[in-house]
Amino acid sequence: MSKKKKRVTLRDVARCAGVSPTAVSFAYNAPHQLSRATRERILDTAEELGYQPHPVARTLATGRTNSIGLLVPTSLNWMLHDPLFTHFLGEIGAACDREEKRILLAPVYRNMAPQTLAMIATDGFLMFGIDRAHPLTEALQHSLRPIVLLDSADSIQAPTFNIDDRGGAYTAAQHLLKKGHRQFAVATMTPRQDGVVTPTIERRIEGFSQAIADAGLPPSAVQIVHARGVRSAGQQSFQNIWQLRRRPTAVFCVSDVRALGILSGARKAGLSVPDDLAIVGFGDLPDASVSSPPLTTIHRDMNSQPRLAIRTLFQLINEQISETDLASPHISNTQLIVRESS
Amino acid sequence: MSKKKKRVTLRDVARCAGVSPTAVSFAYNAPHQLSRATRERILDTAEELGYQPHPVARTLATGRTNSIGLLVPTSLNWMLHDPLFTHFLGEIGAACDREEKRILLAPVYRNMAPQTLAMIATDGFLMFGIDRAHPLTEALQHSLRPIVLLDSADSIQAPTFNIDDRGGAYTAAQHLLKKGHRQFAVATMTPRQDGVVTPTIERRIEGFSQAIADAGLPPSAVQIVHARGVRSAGQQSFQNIWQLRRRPTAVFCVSDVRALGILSGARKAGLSVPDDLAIVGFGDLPDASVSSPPLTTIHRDMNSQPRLAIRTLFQLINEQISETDLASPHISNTQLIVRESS
DNA sequence: CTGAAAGCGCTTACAG
DNA sequence: CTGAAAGCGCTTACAG
Repeated sequence: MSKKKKRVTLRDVARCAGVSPTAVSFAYNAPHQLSRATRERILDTAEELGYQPHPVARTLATGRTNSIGLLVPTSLNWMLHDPLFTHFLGEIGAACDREEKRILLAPVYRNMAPQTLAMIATDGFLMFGIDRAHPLTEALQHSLRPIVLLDSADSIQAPTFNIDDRGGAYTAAQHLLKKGHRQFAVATMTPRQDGVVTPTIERRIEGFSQAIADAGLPPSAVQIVHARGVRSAGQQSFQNIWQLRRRPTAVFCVSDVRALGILSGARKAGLSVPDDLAIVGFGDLPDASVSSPPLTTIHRDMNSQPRLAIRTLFQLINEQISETDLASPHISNTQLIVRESS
Repeated sequence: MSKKKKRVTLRDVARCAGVSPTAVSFAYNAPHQLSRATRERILDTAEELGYQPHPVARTLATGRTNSIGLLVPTSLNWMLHDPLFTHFLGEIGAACDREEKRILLAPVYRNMAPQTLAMIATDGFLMFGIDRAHPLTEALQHSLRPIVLLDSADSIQAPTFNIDDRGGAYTAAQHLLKKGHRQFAVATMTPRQDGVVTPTIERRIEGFSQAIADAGLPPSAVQIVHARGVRSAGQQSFQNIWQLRRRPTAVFCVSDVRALGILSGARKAGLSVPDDLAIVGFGDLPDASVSSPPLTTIHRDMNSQPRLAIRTLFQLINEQISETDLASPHISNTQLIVRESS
């Protein structure tokens, strides 16, 4: 009940059991080093005294926290609305369960002091969506602990697991070109004040635009349309697209949630998709295949990337591999899935 | 780059700067205790050497980890599909942001050794949905750190924040009785092997059944219908209900997600809701108001409960209040929201 | 304003 | 099989 009572230490147990502190430690960490009798006597007195090993002291002595830090680029609240993030979190959770590691969630806002990273007690870090302009990128390099990046800038000096955003978007454009489209919108999120955009989104837009350029069309063939919300902003996003002076016949969305929002916006406005407006998403979320009409999109394997990343992090922590083995980013394939929205 | 280089310690900085370790510590933790010149010299050498304070050592010395443990009763993956949990997680995240605390996620499976709890380095714990039969309940009492419970058994000796599950369900039953219904189904999750059920669900079923009994109806007026999935199992759940020998005219669902699943199952089967089957949910998720027809449900404030719980935990950690101030569970009100599904 | 010293509670070679 | 001793890297009265 009372949490004020003094903590029982290993030393207390040793004294009561009439053994050395070493023996008590062995009872937990190297049981076979002790005679059965001694071990049991120790464990019994420990239980009797209500001894609980102090995890922090153990960590200081061993150098292991048995936790990894999951650094998220914005508030947790915001991240939890991103189906990709929650999926990744679930995958990472499963991997940590198996390894008996814990996940420490830490948002890293842009205005946070770089040394904050050093104050987080974990064996390593997994970081989601960090761009090359992020104030933390430098701190990352100086970190004494391994860091693995997911969906981040490909120019950062750290093991990185990305997907082929450029190639996927390029394929999406080719698909639409082949269907005869010549005037496009790209639906994306409103960039931050400083003009920075999620690295994945940046690459997708680049890839799409590149394909259009490679097809010999002028830059004006692609109009970028911003919107604030994601899920909620479907109606508004659609309107913004539909009211463009040069009205596009096809829209490429930087994510499936955005595409689904615009799809429903378009249908509420009485349009026929894809006849009036073709829509292509990115990500191939489960919802993408059950919308009406089902969404043409760029498929990515949602499992292999986070699994690979977390496994790599564990290997780095255990020093089974070294960072120099991972100099260039690992890039997972993407694949065009043609459904009925295009 | 190389993470193998020896760690720079506070002692190293002290030596290089020609001061005592105390002074270096002060430079970070009590800057005004140092002359400006000394402080700056220390900070400069620290930066030059690439010194990073060791968070674990600091924790051992101060007794503060600046993190709280969020103990989840099943796999993270499973929890992330529960909109209530993700919402709570977002709220808790926001509170932790403000206090500069981190969240450590730790699933506590039923088969886990009780001492595992002691091995998790946090300043306190927040625990979600723990039932009185949970093997951890005893370990919770012996914990040296504060623990706050959410949506848990009301018989556990720890500060608890629940909602009025019984009362809410009771009201739901009264509502249906008033509408003239006499034969009911209760749709709930399949209990575990050992018969244990989520505490909230248990209370909701009790409350509902109690109201039916108080109305003078026989126990046979309420038929419990189990289903495995939640979101996905709508169709199947509906079939199970519809195929009961004594077919109910109304179904009370222990959660909104379940209710929405059954609602869509019923409509796919060509039924009219509420004429053929009345449906009442529990929770009043955002989705409940936009289904067709909109769902009659029991409203709960999704924000106040987690906010109160986390604030209380912080107060316990800071010893601003004591556990004895929180002997009996805090119970938030619920409220019947009549929409068109009943 | 600054320093010497004890302490936080464990682990782990090392020696026997 | 068991113990004495040093060490993990910091903080914080205490004394000056």
